[in-house]
Amino acid sequence: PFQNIRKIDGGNGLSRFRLMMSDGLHTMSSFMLSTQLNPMAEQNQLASNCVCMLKRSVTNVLKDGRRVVVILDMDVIKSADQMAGKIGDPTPYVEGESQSKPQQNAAPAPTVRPLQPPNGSDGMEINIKMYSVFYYRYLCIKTSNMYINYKNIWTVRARVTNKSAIRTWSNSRGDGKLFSMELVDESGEIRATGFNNEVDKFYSLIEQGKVYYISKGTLKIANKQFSSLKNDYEMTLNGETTISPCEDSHDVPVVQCDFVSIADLECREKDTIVDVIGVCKNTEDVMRIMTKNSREVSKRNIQLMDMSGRIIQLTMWGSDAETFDGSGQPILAIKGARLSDFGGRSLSTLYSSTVMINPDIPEAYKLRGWYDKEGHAMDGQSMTELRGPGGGGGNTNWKTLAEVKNEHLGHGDKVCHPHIKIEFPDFKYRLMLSANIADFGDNQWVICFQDSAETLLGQNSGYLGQLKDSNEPAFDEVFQHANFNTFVFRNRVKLETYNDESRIKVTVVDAKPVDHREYSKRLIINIRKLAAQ
DNA sequence: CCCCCCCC
Repeated sequence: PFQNIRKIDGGNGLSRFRLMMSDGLHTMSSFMLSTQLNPMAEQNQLASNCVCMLKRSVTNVLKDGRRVVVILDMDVIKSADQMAGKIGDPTPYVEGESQSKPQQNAAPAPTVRPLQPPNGSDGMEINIKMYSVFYYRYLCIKTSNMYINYKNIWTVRARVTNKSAIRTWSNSRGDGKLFSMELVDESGEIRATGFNNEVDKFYSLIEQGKVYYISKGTLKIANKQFSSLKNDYEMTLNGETTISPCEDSHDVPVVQCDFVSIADLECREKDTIVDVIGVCKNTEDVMRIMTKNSREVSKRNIQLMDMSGRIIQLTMWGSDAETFDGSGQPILAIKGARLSDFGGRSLSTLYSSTVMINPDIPEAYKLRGWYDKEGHAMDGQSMTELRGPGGGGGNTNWKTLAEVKNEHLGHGDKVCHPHIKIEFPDFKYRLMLSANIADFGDNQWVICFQDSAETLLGQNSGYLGQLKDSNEPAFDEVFQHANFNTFVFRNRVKLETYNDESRIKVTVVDAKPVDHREYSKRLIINIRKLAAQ
């Protein structure tokens, strides 16, 4: 169909573009551009009278019978300056009035497939797609009445592509339990969360991979920090929500990924959540590690490579790590992995990540073909600089011992320390100690000099210096022994700015053993103060 | 109303 843009409206907060289109015979102004096509409008590709081809759209019927066509995919096939104004003399399209035979040379009218309202008892429910949900939101900005009419009157038919475990929380605002799931239909994706009663009601009903009709729920603005889903909203299941399985569901997409090439991860911001697909080029053994909260967890590192020829390390956790089998170098697609700056660039799965092994998607077949044909012979360049054993990053600067000598590595500006102890027999050892101290609420890195360092370590500097030279394990033992002892610290705090970054620097002025008598007195005074309030 | 996401 031809298109003729007449009008563009911006929504509130998120921009929504509304277009008037013409097929040469009629105009219709209720076309909505789906948000992923916003750049077309923002970059002025949609100038009046340009000709567009609608490749994918969904049509929804509002309660009052008006149609809204949501454009999901569209190409500009002739720009406005290639056109001599508008085509024909189109008149506004009125429902049921356009049964006249099509004119020659005129493109067919846009196909509209109204969705039939189900025979619901109250006649209130209509089937609409996700984008229409947002269209109602958009309307509510204009007229609150409409919002009241339309709110909670929607049904989505969507596939559950990811379902979380049930999690409990407890904080100052209360406690409870929740689960969340990710939903996909032909128009997009959205996250839905159920709390407490809704967990009991729906959790066991929902099966990952299956399709459901979900009616009524609360929509709210999504916090992008916690989700990679391409949607500005998310859904909360509420007391009004109904969920029922949909049996005939082959037409509902399986999963929607927006894969970022591994090479492009270089310039992405740390902590962003991305979808990545790659060949598992190398698999490390699973290992058990202890978290900072003294929880034991399994982890496994693998190296992923894609057609950019770059490799990145992915860390998987828990059962994903335990059950993963890297033999045969499978294709891995991860929806919602977190980009970290460890080792330069690396990836980690989250609780919310979907890990797909040899997924049945075109990108996976393409990658498999490429890898089997040529990729397997490539070394590849790693984005993750790995240290220590097991590292094998592609850009490790390998040297033989002879090369290190012959190339005079390290002979540049860096000066080796002279042998002070030979040259100055009467020297004194001084201490500079970096330590992490913690109270009940927080912790802080501090720097200690001679006296306070000796107090913390429980040894004088001269003895420690000798020990370092004569018995290194015993020297190390002193530092281990110093951990988890309690002192009263008097500190100096100063804001320091380095490379445009400000941080407080804390220097210990003195550290004393705890005088429990004094400390108890202070506690009693504090308790009295609190009791008097 | 959650938002924990681990280790080097």
